[in-house]
Amino acid sequence: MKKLNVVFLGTPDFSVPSLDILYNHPLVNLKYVVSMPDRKAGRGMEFKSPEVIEYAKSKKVDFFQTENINKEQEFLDKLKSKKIDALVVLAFAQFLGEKVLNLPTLGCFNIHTSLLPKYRGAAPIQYALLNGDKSTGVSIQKMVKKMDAGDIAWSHPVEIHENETGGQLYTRLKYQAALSLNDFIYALKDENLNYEKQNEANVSFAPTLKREDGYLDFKNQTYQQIINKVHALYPWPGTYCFLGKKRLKVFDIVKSDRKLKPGELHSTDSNLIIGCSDSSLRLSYIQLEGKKPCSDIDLLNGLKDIPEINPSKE
RNA sequence: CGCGGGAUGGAGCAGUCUGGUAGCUCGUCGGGCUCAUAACCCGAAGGUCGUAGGUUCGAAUCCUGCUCCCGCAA
Repeated sequence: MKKLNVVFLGTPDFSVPSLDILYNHPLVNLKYVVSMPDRKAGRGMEFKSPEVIEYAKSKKVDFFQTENINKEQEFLDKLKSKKIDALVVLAFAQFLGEKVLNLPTLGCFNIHTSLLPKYRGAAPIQYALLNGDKSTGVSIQKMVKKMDAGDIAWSHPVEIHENETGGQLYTRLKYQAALSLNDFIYALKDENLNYEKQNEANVSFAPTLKREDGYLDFKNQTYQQIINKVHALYPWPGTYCFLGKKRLKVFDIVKSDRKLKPGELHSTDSNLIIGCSDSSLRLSYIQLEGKKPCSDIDLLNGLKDIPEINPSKE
């Protein structure tokens, strides 16, 4: 039986289970793993390889690292000579130009963690939670030049749990993506795929999140908006405000029935409570810059004579 | 050598500059008050002050090496 020659493009830990599926798949000949270059990262700025590269090294799979695959003519020629059937792309963080898209015989397939056409872009998981969605899913689309706009070859819905955090959903989708890829490969090999065009009327976007997106604007947001954000952005990029001049990370909040003006902070009776636009909430699990995460009770125990407490910058 | 904060009873911190009885808030345990309570009152237990060495009559505190934790940044 002839196997499919596949090249995998991905970068972080999110990509690894899917890569593992390909590596072990009976119908797949994993030819190459492509990823970003090693980067200085973390405290101390030490060089680190992308997780998929670590995996490729441990399994002795050929790999290639580049900042922009579209410019790597020599490498692309090499792939061409190997008669690649499909490229599988998951969390690769690079656009693929026509040269690359046309390279494999069957096409390039991107695994996307939302039910397209909803949430095209880099942060579909967080956006589903930010908007309080009850469900999301995994889509595999045949890539075209326009980002995440290709025909849908495979999809699998996933329920979102009550109070689920971004990290939890991320982990579940990481494995669901791999399971879907596994099934998809069989269908691809049998040429048993029903492509479905995306309905352009229902398109929405989930652009890359920046660190500042984690800022909590208590004055202008409702309790529901804030808790969605706290859950969605945990653990990355995280939500925060300012206590005095120090950054205060916010990991968990609880609704409070104390009556406070929006943005007003109340810090007696051992809880840290702040008003938001429609009610008030307790900052129940937090972390002050340079310190360990702790409850508001612990934080206030240490801060006797609480000086300036200020939920906003300055 | 990217920038910065930190390590002190179970928890969060003060004390370090200006060496000389180890302190605060909370928790725990015992007792009391109360119809009752996460409230209040009284009392108790619990610490090799991250680690190794140096200076000193004497080091949590000064000097040096090391380990670990964390915020920014990427």
